[in-house]
Amino acid sequence: MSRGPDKQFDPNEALEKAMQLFWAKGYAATGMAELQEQMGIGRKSLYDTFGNKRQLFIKALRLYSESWLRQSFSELDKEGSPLGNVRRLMRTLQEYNSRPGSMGCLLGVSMAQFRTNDEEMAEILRPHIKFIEEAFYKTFKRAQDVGELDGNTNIRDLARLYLSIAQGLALIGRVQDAPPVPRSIVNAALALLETS
Amino acid sequence: MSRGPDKQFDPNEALEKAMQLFWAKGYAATGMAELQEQMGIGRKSLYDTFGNKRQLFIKALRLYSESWLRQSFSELDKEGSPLGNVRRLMRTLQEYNSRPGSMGCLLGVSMAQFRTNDEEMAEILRPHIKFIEEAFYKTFKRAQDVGELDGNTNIRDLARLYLSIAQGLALIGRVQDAPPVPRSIVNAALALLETS
DNA sequence: AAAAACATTGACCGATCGGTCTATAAATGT
DNA sequence: ACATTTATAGACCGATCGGTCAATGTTTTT
Repeated sequence: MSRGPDKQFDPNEALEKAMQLFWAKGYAATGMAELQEQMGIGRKSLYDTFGNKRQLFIKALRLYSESWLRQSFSELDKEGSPLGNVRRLMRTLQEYNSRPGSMGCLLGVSMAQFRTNDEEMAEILRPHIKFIEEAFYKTFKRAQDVGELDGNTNIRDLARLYLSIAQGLALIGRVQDAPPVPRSIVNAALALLETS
Repeated sequence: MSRGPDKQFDPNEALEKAMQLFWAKGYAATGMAELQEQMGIGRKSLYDTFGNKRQLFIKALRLYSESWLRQSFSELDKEGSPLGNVRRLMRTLQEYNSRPGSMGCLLGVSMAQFRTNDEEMAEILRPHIKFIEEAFYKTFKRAQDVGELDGNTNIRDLARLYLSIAQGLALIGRVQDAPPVPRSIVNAALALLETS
């Protein structure tokens, strides 16, 4: 079983480039020629390695989820005050989404491009959304267990609210590179944890 | 100064159709051929009446803002309890974004397609975002004046939080046609008005 | 009736779209 | 050495993209 020559490019690096493009411009507005160029590989290598455009996008989305999302939200799993972790995460999101040229969240960008009429894609997106909800939920649960959050608080609702806030924040950050709005959003979001 | 024949189509109706398409599929994924077909007019009439694709989109966005947005948020201006108005609006948004096939908010969909690197478009989007913020702000202000909201509440932050929640909710509704998540989001959003 | 102004239709344009294929090079197995 | 397998580069494909244009029709003004 001969194996032939190795790839001359790092598939992960190439996929990362593709992810960045989809993230910045969205699925439909990103062309294969541009992808190929930015990924720095030949046309055939692209299709052989990643499949067609849709499959490439799905792989890029998975990479986003497994790198950016998981990394960002791992902040919530740290030792110490659960609510403290939430505050730190939200401030990080605030900072990122205030930066000029910020691209928001690839997941949110994708929700705007696809709908339930494309069931396959919707089905792919949902687990990633759920991941964010669960990350908040588990942290709020721990906060309740530790007594940082009132036991009467509906933490399922609260987790979903935070999911929504995070997505809204990311969206707004794409067209507004001034800090005040993101700061307000996070301020108000965190304020509602204070006296619960 | 002769005037020639009248248009055989209603420009407003045609623009409404264009708006629906952009709303459902986003800017880049919507083609001129499809637009022309759905609008039910000839190619030349389209360009003569609405300009190129980008100009058509901008007009569709303005129509969206002046019809849907203004209409939805006029709920906040009604007589009676300001916070009651907010609750009614949010429940309406919840209901809409739970419906199977819901398309979210054209404004949010557009934020996902354009960024600050397209300054002209970003500049066009921002006032519409601001409109939502101001609608909430004015209502919260009235709520404070009436004593429904604590005078210490930072209502600027709160308005921006609600803007963010509304956008997040609309985004999530596009890929999730089950009611629980939108219900949770609005439940939690309204809960934070209770004991302020 | 003639002419000017406008609308409509659909053919048409170059460019780009996503995707394929051929030819060549490079590495491996026997 | 030779065959096999795989990667690379880039020409190439039909289809569709956004956009234009010429031909014709229709209404109004003079």
